[in-house]
Amino acid sequence: MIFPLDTISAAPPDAARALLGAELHVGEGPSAISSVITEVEAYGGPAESPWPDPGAHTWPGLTPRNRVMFGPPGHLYVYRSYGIHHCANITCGADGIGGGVLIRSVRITTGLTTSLSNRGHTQQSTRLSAGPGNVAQALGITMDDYGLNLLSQSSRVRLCPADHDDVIVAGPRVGLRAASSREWRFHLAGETVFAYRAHRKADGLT
DNA sequence: GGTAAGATCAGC
DNA sequence: CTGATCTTACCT
Repeated sequence: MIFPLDTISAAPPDAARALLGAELHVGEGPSAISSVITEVEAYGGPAESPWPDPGAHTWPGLTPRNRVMFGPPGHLYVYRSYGIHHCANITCGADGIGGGVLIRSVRITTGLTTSLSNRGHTQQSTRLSAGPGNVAQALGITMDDYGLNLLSQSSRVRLCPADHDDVIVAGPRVGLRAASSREWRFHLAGETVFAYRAHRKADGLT
């Protein structure tokens, strides 16, 4: 089943809420991994966009790194964080408008062995796929996956809708200096997520 | 051409 | 609290 386009064409906070509980699949065959998205953060666009967001990578305008976020919704934006980790986002908003949803935590449903191996772990732990850097490593997502169409059956990484009736909890985004008080982080109640941490120089603005 | 800071994480 | 380690943005 294809993910409904209208939900991720919407404003980032609405797209973020719609993506909670959805399924993310990586790879094919015996090493394939399936997961449920449990924690996300919304990111907007430049000053003149419908959702100005000084905390977003799109804030300076279109650049080689963030270009996929200015394209159509439902594509994969991957970036390197602190030179060490990879972080994965799902682009949202209409084509031509900057925006994305950072995948902060997932629950692995299939392919636990592969994800443990990707993380270099030998047993299940709460840190397996909580936190954006851990998610990308557990799922095996790297810069090679940059720009993939998540709505295409033939992509290595795919997004599928799924029903759930969990309560959604909102709060400020983790670790941002700019727009640090904006409540654009969402997670499913009862799921394992990383504890909130403020940036040391958080500006406190929304 | 130099440099400071970052949508992070694990280990003291 | 700190270090790891790469990319970007912004300065001269």
